[in-house]
Amino acid sequence: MSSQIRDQTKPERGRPRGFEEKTVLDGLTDTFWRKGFADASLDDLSQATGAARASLYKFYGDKADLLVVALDHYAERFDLRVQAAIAENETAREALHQVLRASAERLTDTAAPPGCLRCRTTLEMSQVDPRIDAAIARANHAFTLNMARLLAMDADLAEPPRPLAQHAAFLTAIVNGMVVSAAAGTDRATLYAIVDTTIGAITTA
Amino acid sequence: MSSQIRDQTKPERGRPRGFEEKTVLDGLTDTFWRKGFADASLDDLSQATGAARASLYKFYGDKADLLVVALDHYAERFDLRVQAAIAENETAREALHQVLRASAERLTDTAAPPGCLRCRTTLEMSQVDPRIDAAIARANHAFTLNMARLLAMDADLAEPPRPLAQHAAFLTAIVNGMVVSAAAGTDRATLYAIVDTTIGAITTA
DNA sequence: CTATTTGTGAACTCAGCAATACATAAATCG
DNA sequence: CGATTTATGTATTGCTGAGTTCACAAATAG
Repeated sequence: MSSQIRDQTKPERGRPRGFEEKTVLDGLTDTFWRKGFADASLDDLSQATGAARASLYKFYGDKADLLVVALDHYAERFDLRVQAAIAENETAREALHQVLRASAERLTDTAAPPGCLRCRTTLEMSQVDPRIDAAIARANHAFTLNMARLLAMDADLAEPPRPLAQHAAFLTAIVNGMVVSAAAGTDRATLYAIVDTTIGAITTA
Repeated sequence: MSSQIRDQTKPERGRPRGFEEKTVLDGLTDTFWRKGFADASLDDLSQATGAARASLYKFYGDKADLLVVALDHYAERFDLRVQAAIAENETAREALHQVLRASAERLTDTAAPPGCLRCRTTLEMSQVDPRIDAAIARANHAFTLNMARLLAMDADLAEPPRPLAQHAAFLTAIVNGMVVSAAAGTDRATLYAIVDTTIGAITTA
């Protein structure tokens, strides 16, 4: 099933592993993010993770399983960013501003992988493999839930149940769209303007 | 360079073609749309277009050229829909509503190919081939230009030069985002609500 | 009818890749 | 040390696909 990572507090029998789990997770995520599922070969993944091909199969499963691991890891990292924004800001507007502007910045950072693993995988891999479909659903559901958590910081934005869910869906859509627009060449200033329009639409509506 | 389609008004020498150009364009578009570049084989494309593999190479070029043809055709079809919306409506708000709701409907129509060829190709194929990059840029630029044309129907939405360009970019982003959201499972009613929020944001800001 | 032009179908080449099998390396245990 | 356990590196298998080649099909021109 899921990766079988043994307890490493005490020394164990057998040959020790030549990879670290964090490196594997980051390597899988980065490689699928940059290349997509079809163009990421197992050699690419092995090199990026520092784990031998045989080890990837043994501990994580086949290529589809590796994508699932990467997507889950990617979504988890976003969870942490949202949790930080909630902790660091007083209002929903401020926290949203921080998260959306950070996305705009990353999407126009030439050093970062372009686009978004979640969006790319959603468009590219829906209806291909049930395991991947489940991971896509998890990642997108978690994203919208994070948007809802940000909105829920302010009581006046969180009139349950309708408006909050609708606003969360709207925010999800605009971030998804900024991903595509950025990949199409939209510059950072324009993305900032989109963020401002978006937050204005949420907080006045 | 571009496809060399001979004049067919008069009978010509040689064996006649076994395919029609419109069928080729629609077949290429539909196949790349459903399968993406990597997973659409030349056998798939040949079958969908009714043109032999050798004919595809002879008249259109290699696989990347075929994707360019499909993307251009896809963008052109959207141009026509926008032109129709402009002709059939009095105000920008009404025309936008028609175009965006039609997108929401198509994105949740199980009979239609899921997603959007332009968005998928933008995320999937950027920085792979210069010919494809050029076609991606054309398609996305044309899309935003169409949004600007819709906005320009009302003088009060078209205060040049800043707001119109920014609003067009915002509209482009929200449609791009609806594509991803729909692929992730967002239902039609929610997409409609996103459309309403979007048009509200444009016309009050 | 013969030559010429043009499009087609099928076979071939060459490469890349996912997945597996298995021998070997590297550690601990007794 | 010798046995055992665990991870790795490599070779192999089997498949798929892009792009090309070429003989043949199907039309017209003279």
